[in-house]
Amino acid sequence: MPTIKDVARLAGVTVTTVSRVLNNRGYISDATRQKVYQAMEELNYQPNEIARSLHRRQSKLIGLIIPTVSHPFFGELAGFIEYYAHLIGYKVLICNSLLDRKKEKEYIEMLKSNRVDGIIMGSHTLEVEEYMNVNYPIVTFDRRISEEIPYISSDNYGGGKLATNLLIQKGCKKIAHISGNLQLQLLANQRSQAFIELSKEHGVESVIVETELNVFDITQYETMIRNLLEKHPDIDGVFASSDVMAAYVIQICYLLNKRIPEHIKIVGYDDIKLASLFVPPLTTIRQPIEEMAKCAVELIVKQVNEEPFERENVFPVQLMERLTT
Amino acid sequence: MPTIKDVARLAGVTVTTVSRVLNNRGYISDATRQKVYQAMEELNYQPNEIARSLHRRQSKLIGLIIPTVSHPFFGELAGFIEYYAHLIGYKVLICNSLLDRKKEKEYIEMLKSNRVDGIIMGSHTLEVEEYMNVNYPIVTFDRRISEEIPYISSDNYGGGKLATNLLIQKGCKKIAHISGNLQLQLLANQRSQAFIELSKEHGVESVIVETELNVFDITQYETMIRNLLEKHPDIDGVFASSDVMAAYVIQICYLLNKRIPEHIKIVGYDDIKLASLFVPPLTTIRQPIEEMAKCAVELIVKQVNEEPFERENVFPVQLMERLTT
DNA sequence: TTCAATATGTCAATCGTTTGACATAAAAAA
DNA sequence: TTTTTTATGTCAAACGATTGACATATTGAA
Repeated sequence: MPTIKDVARLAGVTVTTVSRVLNNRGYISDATRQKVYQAMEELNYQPNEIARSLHRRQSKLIGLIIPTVSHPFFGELAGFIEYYAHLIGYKVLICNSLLDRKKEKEYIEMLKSNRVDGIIMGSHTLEVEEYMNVNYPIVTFDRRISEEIPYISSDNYGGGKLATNLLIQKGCKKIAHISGNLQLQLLANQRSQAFIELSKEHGVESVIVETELNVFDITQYETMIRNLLEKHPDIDGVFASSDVMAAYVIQICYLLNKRIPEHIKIVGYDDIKLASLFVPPLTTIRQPIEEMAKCAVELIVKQVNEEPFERENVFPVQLMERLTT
Repeated sequence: MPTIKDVARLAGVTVTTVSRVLNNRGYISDATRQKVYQAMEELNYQPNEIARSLHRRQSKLIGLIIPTVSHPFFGELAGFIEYYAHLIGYKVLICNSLLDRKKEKEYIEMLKSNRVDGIIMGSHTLEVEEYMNVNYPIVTFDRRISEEIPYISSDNYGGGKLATNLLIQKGCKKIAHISGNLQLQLLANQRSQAFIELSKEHGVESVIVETELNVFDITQYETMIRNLLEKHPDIDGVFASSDVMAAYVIQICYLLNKRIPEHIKIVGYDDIKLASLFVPPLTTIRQPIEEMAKCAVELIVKQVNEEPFERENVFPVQLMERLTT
């Protein structure tokens, strides 16, 4: 690979001059500028970003740790994060923790070793203290870690409220909630909170099932939901904590010959792209994924530039009523 | 951030010694090793991977260019690629081209500038020559570029054949195929080829509609499929070139009150995780995504290490018969 | 005692780029 | 003509690590 020296030699100038045209600093005549460009062209020269990063002590990299990019919600989130990062010259290193503590820790170390400019954490299996030691520009999704670390979330409580209220208002008598893992102290737990409070408040019978830590074991989802619906055949409303879980519910209702929304109503959470393509199209609570992603990138950049930033970034949700309710 | 010098100073040794324990080279007594580890611990030292990369002229980075990670197929692919890359100490830079020629070109340049060790291309909007100039370890998904560049694909022709045959064998009289964009010279076009040949061979009436380049405009998909089914109400079988497209078909059939599989049968392609959760569960052609991802990573590594590798990596597909046929 | 193995140090170059300090020369402006 | 501006060059340090060549000292074994 050609270096700046090769370019200088070919253009008949010094590396200082080449660097000057490369970085638009100091005086440069059009003639030399052209010579230099031509030499770069001829050699197919690409400045070595690694060397640049080393020197300016900035990698223009953002680390993204999520459970897995193959989960539709995180896939969409990652897509938008990369989009907005790219707009301002940042690159994204992607890390799938699979909600494995060891992996998550490893990834944090790895990202620090690689001197990423900031870390966006969408996976949280570790204790608060472990994150506090990270001592790095961080943005968190759905988890409050400390007074300094900014976080992003949707209005989880509001979302839970919208979903639960809808089921009750539509006349459900016994409603179920399928929550994420409640041990991970996520703000998403507020969805469950809202569910519990509202169902109690309205005197509606309710059950909650909690998913295991390993969210990606398909068969487990299935048996869990199946058990739930078979044990409580009178459930006529389900609030699932994600659209993917809602898909499982729809599927199992279909297999159990429960008609949606006549026999049972279903509300999801996230509003992933495919939600509107389910049959029937899924009623769900929309998180503004794109705006949240944009915000995450901005929060990293602001920290890098030492600009002031908001610590709490809670985004409004929206009820997308479709045909499962 | 502490450097190797700080560690050396604190441990009371030279940087050479620290480097020796860091890289396990030469003679080191247990005592010094411990001192050094302790100093690293105390300073919370992380070797600067950027400096290391610069020196060894290897970034341990793989660039991944795909249309978008938010598409379920590519999300799953990306997830596995990152998984296998991580296993052998590689990191993944994701790039969503959105099938935009300019972006794709930019990303290739960017990845080269960042001296990634190899590029996995799952997005192909450029001409063959443009890739030939890349002159870099590359692996390609679903596209044959030159004699040197290895590619990975599923047995597209076989898959198209399985899908079409199934529809015909199930008694469909008029079948439709929704293809990807045929201008991009992808191997996926062989799915359409198979469809055309088999329907002709069996004397079954057939229509093909082709999606536009911008695969991510939702409304466009919808109107296209709607038009197809309204213009040809006698279509009783559809082979969609991806599961996501199949989801649209199912959805529209649902809206048009066409019963699946009684009135119309549907076959998808990919077997994304959600496919089995569709209602009805989608019959589809399974690509072995995980194996393909693993292969992609291996092909990069082999090129980096200058080991011999296969140029053609065509993976068998499998008919997953579920309830839409 | 002598030799080899073990353990550490010294020094400096290297990876590719940026940048500051300073020198010099030509062109343009006063 | 003199001064200022513009254009380029020279040189060397710095970013943070690795590594090779070589020196020196301490062990332990032969």
